[in-house]
Amino acid sequence: MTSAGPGRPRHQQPSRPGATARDEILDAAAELFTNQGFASTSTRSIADAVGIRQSSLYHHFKTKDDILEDLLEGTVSAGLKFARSVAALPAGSPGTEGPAGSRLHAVALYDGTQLCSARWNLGVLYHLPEVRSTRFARFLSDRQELRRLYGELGGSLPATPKGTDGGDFTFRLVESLIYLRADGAVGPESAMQAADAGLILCGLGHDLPAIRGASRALIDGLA
Amino acid sequence: MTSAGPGRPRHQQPSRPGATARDEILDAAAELFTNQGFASTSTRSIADAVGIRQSSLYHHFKTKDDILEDLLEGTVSAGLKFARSVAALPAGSPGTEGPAGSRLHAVALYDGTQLCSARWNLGVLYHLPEVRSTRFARFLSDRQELRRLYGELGGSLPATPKGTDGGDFTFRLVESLIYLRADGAVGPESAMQAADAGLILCGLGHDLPAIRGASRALIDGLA
DNA sequence: ATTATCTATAGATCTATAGATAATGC
DNA sequence: ATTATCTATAGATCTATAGATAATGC
Repeated sequence: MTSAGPGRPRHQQPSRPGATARDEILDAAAELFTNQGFASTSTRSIADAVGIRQSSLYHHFKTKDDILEDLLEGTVSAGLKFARSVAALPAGSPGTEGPAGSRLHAVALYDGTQLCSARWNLGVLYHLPEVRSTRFARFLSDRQELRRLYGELGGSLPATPKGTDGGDFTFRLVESLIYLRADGAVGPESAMQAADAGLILCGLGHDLPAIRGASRALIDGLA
Repeated sequence: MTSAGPGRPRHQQPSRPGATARDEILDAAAELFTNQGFASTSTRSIADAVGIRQSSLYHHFKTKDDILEDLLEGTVSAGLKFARSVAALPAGSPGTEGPAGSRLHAVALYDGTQLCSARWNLGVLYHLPEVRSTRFARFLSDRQELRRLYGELGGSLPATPKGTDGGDFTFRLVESLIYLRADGAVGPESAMQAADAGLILCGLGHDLPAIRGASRALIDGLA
């Protein structure tokens, strides 16, 4: 029984992961939204997937939009937190700083790994026209801040060829993992390749072996 | 009056580009699909935007899906045709062949320019879950063939660092222009920058000035 | 008393079809 | 006769709310 508190017991045993009914709803919605789209997924089909009645969803979420908001927020919060920590490290903090570009690489690798290995490929929802509304302002501004941090970390590198914004290209390459995954083409090395490619575009391809090591150390140290 | 043939005349003068009523419908649908999403756009709102009744759409299209199919096909056909022509050029055809990488650069620049400058940013529809169905098999296989041609053109380059598929990275960078545009961040140089970045990832950054010139020549010669 | 479910339903859609009507071309 | 529009509507949804019911904790 997943219901922690009081209330009428569920008719069926849940086949969904999640400690609470709310988590089961989020998991079912994530599966359906990523596979069928947000607007094409009815609240009834979410409820069916969980094993409850359609109207019971509204005990846990005020509207269908609220479910999407929760899911989106969950995909960006950890990556943003990590990027903030990395960007806030003092310039020469001993033991954590490596060669130039290690920070950007670490952010890209962390973010990319999350996009590739999260239970559902929720990134496909990032660019839904429905999401570009004030309704999802918090998610949008979080994702924008993450993007800005990529740009900041890339912009501080002296090697970047002028005219190209290596930080933003890195962000775009990491984000492209979403669609690589949607095509079934991500492997265990995909996130690392995207991060490496970003650093090459920053003019640091010659130093990749050292950067990779320092990037790993940063991730192990902070995450 | 845009109606070329017989039939009851339209009640309003059209404010949409397009030689025929069908074209006006496609234009209105493109605007609404890109701004509000496919499933969230009703056939009624398309009809309203054109100035006809909802049911009149069905004289021109059998289903709502058919409208989307037409739009998607229109975004990929020219780019695919160009890429096929480029890939089919004989190895040393005089006057058209330039330095290694020119072909991949030309395909990326042509494709990216189209994505940036098309009247509506229909690329945002490429990754809709709704589109991953046999219903849109033709569009999907066309887009896949285009991607394969990027890979083929990139794979024939000797300079690419091993482990990275420069052709596919180029495809992904070009496709990321869709989301750059959705964020209002494309400029006249964006397509060129994406193509350049792809070539850098193929290990040809040192030769970019010459590649750009040959790429332009290829586009002017074939398109 | 609180929590979580249920049944039932209001009210608003949405897609697609049937069949009438008006204009043109033959 | 053909084409393009219209009116009207069937039938199937879909989201969210109202209020009943059952289980638990105090």
